[in-house]
Amino acid sequence: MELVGSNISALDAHLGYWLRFVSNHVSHAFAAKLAGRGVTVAEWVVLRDLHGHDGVAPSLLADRLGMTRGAISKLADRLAAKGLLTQTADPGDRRYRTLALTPEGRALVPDLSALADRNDADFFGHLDPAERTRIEETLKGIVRRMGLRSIPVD
Amino acid sequence: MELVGSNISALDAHLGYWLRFVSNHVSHAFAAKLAGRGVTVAEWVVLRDLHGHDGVAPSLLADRLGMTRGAISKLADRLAAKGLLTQTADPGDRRYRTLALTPEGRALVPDLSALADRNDADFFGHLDPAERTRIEETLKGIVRRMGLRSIPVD
DNA sequence: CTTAGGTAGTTTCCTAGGAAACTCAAGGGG
DNA sequence: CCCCTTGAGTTTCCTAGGAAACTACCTAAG
Repeated sequence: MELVGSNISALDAHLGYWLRFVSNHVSHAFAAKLAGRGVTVAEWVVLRDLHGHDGVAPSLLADRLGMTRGAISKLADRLAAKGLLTQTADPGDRRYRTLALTPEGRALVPDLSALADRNDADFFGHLDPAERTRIEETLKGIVRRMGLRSIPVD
Repeated sequence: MELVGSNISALDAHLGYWLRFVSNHVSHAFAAKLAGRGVTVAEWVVLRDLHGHDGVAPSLLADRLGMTRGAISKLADRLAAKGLLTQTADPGDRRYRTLALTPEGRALVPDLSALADRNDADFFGHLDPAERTRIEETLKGIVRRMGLRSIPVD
């Protein structure tokens, strides 16, 4: 750049700008698809997580998703109100709760997963597989390098 | 995948997942840097936009940033309260407002821009320039292909 | 046995933004 | 000249999540 009198780089000179640009649109498009099923992105992430490891403590979920325990508490209440998960108290130690999918919640996951597949194909389906893999590896490299942990929600 | 009895693809099989993963961390890290200057990411985007085209109508800003006019209205109020911009009514047509940076607001931009540069370097500085360019071009291609418009804020 | 400390989860308060109703103000049709 | 429509901006109400105070309850020290 080196413009005399200006040391302000263009917004779009940052790779983070383009990453955020595309990522926001991918995420919003996915949110719109999920809205048709009455579910938010955060709710989807919880359902998907519980589908993998059923019977999870709220605080563990909070860790994995990079959310506060308070947020998980409210999120779990919403999902319970929709009949998609149950919150049961541990009979041994009553401080502990266990979140698990209801049959309805479990049944919903494949449907939502198909939406996720379709959303990804909408944005990235046209990419040359080699290019796609290269980008994925680069991103995973950044995750590893920076020690990033939390599953994206917001 | 083709697992018998399961048609649920892994979360991390989606490129959108990795994009969001990295993008969220980039954005949060930047938000943390900006917080040290008492500014949010949305505020930074407005300041940066006004630095380029000073004297902008709120509704135009709303269009460019993909936000509602209501959100811009409140955002402009916050920035005005911090003394970083002014909202002046058009004397000809009193429905119109014009947003412009104050000297303080203008002076702040280079400082914040340096934070943006540093943040990008933190995450992407180690990349081979060719790889960096390739990813940027691929992302720009998606923006073009899908007709995406709004500058990322959230 | 009692009490202090630590831990899981909840609740309250706050902020940011979207949706939609509302307020002005300009301009056009009768 | 007087509505009446249209458009810019604001305001109200609502939702989601973070911060931090709070509750409940287990455990270990004395």
